Amino acid sequence: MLIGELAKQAGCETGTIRYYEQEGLLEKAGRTESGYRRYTGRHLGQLNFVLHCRSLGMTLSEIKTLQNLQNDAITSCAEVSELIERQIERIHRQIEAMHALEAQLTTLRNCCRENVPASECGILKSLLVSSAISSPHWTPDAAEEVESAERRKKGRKK
Amino acid sequence: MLIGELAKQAGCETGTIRYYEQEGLLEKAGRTESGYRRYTGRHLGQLNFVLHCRSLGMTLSEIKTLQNLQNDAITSCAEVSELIERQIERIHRQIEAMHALEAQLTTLRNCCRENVPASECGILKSLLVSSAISSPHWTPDAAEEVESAERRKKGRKK
DNA sequence: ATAAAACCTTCCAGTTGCTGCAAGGTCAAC
DNA sequence: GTTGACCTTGCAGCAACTGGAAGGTTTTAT
Repeated sequence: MLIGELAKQAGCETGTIRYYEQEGLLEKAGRTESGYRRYTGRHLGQLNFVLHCRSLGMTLSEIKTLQNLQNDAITSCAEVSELIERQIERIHRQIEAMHALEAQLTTLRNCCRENVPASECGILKSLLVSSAISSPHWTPDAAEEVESAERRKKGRKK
Repeated sequence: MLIGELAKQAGCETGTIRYYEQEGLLEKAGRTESGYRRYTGRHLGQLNFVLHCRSLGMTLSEIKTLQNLQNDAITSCAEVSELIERQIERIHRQIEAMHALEAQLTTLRNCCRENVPASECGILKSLLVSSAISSPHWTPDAAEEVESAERRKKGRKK
């Protein structure tokens, strides 16, 4: 089959397939007389493996590692397990971070419901306040002071 | 203050600040005689706003939109709300996807505990099987057929 | 027979949000 | 006077593609 057919069967773009081949995640395809790539079921299997691993959030280099482990009968299973374990931990951390995010955003949303001008918007105000809080060193007044001090010290105005 | 001081106060890298300035998320800084950027408290406020929004998962272009809404007293608050609402929905979808992922990975992990060769690894086997399942059109036998057919006739589809 | 369409090829640029480097200028201290 | 810590610009690179240009090949419609 040609690249378009393979892409259709696997459910991805032809560009992705060429990219994977280039990155060494798929065996080089044979060519027709006119130079078109010709694929076999073996390639479809490889491609689906890569796409499936991608959908599990693995990076291409992790997938390459897995492929190498597959081809290496000597390696013990432990390395594979470890890779998966790292994925799980990573996902776990991401989920937690996202929950925190969701909570913050929900709070933010509740700051503003009415149809007031943006200048009065509780959300924007809240965002500004949070910004200020997250930098405890700064107040408008202190800023003025720093500015003046700088001007005084340099002894020039710009 | 100079860029290093601003970076320290805001808790980011100097490169990030220059990048934000370049992208129009921070007002252009003044310059000293020797060409160093000079910042004011106003810049720190802007920078913290951007960093805070980034930490909420907003893209730079969304943040730019927010800034424009801030400066535009005529705009109604509804647009701001809408933006936040989109964030929440996005996060929600991401969390759900991640939960599904976590479940899949956990299942995968449980396929293999023993110290067997990778060639016998339940995880790898499982990944291969899932790949095959996710492409219902393909079986090794069918692949052989396609191959032969191609050799016989060099046939084209569609 | 010819033209359009639907494939395919390679190469290169762009995406996002930075980070790091090279090569150089500036400034305060020892 | 020379370290060393700053700062400057500009460019390359990351991940994992996606899209486009410019062109070649094959099939199909007129």
